[in-house]
Amino acid sequence: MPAPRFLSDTFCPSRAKRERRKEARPGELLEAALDLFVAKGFAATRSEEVAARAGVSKGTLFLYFPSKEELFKAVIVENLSGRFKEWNQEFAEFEGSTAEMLRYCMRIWWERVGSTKASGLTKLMLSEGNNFPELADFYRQEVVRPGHALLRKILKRGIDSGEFAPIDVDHAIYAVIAPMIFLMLWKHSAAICVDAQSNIEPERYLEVQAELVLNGFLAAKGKAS
Amino acid sequence: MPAPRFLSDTFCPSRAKRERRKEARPGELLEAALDLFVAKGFAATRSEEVAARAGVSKGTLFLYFPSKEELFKAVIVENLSGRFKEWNQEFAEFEGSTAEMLRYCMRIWWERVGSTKASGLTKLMLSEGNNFPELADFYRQEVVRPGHALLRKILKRGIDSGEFAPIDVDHAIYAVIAPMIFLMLWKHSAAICVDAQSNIEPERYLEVQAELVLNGFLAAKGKAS
Amino acid sequence: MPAPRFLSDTFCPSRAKRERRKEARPGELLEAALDLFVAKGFAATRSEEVAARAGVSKGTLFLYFPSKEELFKAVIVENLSGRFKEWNQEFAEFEGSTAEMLRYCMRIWWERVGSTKASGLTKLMLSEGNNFPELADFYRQEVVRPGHALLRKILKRGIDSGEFAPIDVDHAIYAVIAPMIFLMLWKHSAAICVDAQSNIEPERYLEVQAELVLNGFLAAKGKAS
Amino acid sequence: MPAPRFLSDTFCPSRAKRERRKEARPGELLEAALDLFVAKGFAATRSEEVAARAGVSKGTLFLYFPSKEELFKAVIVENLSGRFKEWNQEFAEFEGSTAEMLRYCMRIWWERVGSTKASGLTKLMLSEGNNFPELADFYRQEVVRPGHALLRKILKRGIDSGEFAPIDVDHAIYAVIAPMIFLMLWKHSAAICVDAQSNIEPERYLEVQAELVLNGFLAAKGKAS
DNA sequence: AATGAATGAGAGTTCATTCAT
DNA sequence: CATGAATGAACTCTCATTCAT
Repeated sequence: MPAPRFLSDTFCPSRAKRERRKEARPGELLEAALDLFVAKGFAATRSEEVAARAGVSKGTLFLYFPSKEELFKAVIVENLSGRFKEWNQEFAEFEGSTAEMLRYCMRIWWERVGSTKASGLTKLMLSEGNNFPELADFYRQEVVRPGHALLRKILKRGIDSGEFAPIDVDHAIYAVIAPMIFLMLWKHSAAICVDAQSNIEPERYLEVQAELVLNGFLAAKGKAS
Repeated sequence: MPAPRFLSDTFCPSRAKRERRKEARPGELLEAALDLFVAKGFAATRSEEVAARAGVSKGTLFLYFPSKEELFKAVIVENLSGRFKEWNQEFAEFEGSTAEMLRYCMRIWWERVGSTKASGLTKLMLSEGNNFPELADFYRQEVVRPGHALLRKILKRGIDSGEFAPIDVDHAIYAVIAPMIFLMLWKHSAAICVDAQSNIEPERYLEVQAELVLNGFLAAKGKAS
Repeated sequence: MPAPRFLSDTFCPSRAKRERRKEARPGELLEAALDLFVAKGFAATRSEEVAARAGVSKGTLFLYFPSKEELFKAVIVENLSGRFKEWNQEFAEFEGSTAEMLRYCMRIWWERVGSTKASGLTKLMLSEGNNFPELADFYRQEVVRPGHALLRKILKRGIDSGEFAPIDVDHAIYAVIAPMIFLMLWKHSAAICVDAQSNIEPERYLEVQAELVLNGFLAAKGKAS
Repeated sequence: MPAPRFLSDTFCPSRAKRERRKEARPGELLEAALDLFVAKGFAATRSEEVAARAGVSKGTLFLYFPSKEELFKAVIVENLSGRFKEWNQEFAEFEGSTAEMLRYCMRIWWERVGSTKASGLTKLMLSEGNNFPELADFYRQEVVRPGHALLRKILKRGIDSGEFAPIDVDHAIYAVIAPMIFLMLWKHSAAICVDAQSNIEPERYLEVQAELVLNGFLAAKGKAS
């Protein structure tokens, strides 16, 4: 155990706790930003609050992210768009029927996104997207587009394999997405519930919806959802 | 009684700069407010803009509505809560099966609310309700509560008449509401659509969803959505 | 008693209660203005409130008084400066010693001004005079100057008659005025009293002060107040 | 330890545009605020003016004081209430007769408060206290109450030692305060003086008043002021 | 003579962003 | 690198005064 090591840790008084892990800063800021953006919305979240929650000063925030909007984009990448690569691969390797794939997709979505703070970002974009067109563009490009692409691939797989009827994919996508969106709102917008949010079980709700849409997809005759 | 007298009483459209139109003002302001609130959200809509769009000065707005929040409440009443009396009556007088009633309800909702600017108010509350608790309370009280009550009555009618299985009404309500909410977001949040909003036909979407939920309600065994 | 008189009183429906005594309007406005100015100060009193309290519309107020400042001046004249003529005469006719005259002066001041709403106007000028120089000028001209002149005459009478020592009149005036001013503040400014205003009897206080200053004026040796 | 080092530590008056002077700011703002509040009153003083006079921008003011009211309270503390501790101690240590103590009290009050801008704050509260109840409460709590307490202690000392007659202390306090209040108004309210303020010597006036009230206090029989 | 709808300058306060240190 | 003091445009709301009717 080398003695000098202790000296370098104690001798310089300017090295306070916060300096311990410089490279961790952006991550701490992103986490603080996620929490606050989800809790209060984009416009209502003050830069200073984000910095404070991350344990740094206002100035430091702008050192890592040139503006509040760029900070938000980074939060999107960190929590949503950056994970599509992994998800795409997972589905490329999926073995089993497409119906199972779709059920898995919705279940896994709830586990990894819907039930987490990340779902607040989608709710946020739904809410404030119109006021921040650049953010909306970014979100569409980085999240909606790959998300739709993934779903489209799944549906196409079902159609190609003969499991699904030759439904209109672009249209059918929304049948899958709609319950997800509803759940995110139900989770993040107290305004739509009269009582406390006690009367929905998300997992069960998603299962039922999955069966409903699958029913539509599978039944080649009768309905085209 | 000379006939010409009636002529002189008829509406004279001449408008001076400082016109006296107390009767017309609130309506004009409410319409301008509806447009802007729906387009930009509550926080991002400036009082002065509302006034300008109604063709009056900043001060005039506050002559009719004591604050921006009260203006918003008035918009809610005008476009949503004030119309429940009529709707309730309409459903009280409805003749036909409850399944038809529910289909009618969803169709008529789209016609009178969903497809109009009024639906933007719900989207707005979903978006900004958390930042304006008083408005959220008002909305819950004046819109969500009577809306749920109406749906609950419909579902109860179906159960009581034996048409529907004895489903959990409080839960089932959300199966009906979810697609409506989705449609409102789809209409008012460009952020969730990659392309221009050309790939959904709301009426068709609602019909399909209506059949899906009815399928769940009618089947006395197997599923309780 | 001419019959037509009744007709003219009843025939025209536009002659409502408020039109009954046109010439009384300014008086009602002045009274309302006095009440409100005294209660809330000049700046904090809204023109509309004055009009409302007088039972007329905002516009009517400006019909009789071209501005809020002119209204205030009229209130001053009505309640203070316009009454000096009578007071001057009263003192010109006073018979008795100057000491008695001074005692009477202070007592009568309390009765007619100090204890009435009119004293609020002086407190108001003390308070807001600096913010409204034109009003302050007017008040000095119309109230302070004649008031001082009256007091000066009284003191001069005492000196000329040999009752009072040859005191510096301009200086001595303030010995008389100071307790009056204090009483007005005590009456109108809760801010200077810790407890409820229960511990001063104005009449007694004035009597004592009168004796104190007279003691100074009469005693030719020892003190020159 | 090299001597030059101290030189480099000494005050450097160089001032850039965006200077960092956190320590100095509150004091500068308080002084600017005192000047303006005294000159124009609370309501009529604009926040931006205070900031400008202190050489900073509007926003900076609110960096140090969360609102105009809090700024005013801070001015009160800085100039009046914060100094009672010292004054109380001074009087606790006073040696000499209570009559001398009272004379000293009035003289020293004029020196340290009455003749300074601080006296304008009392005049301001008299003026605007009614319009700003929270400020009036604060002033009563922080200034009037300790002020009265101090005077009460002095009078009680005189009574206990047998110097003063057993006067009603709560009442007698006002005999001492009245001339002080008058002087503050005379100094800050041009409205009550016809001519320029040249005809009163405050020190002399206070001395005379001190003798007058002492005359009342000392004479065990005859008068109870 | 009387109304009251309309005006618009101006108030206090917030907050993303900058930059001297 | 990091700080946090400083900025100033932007927001909601008020009210004396005007003037068409």
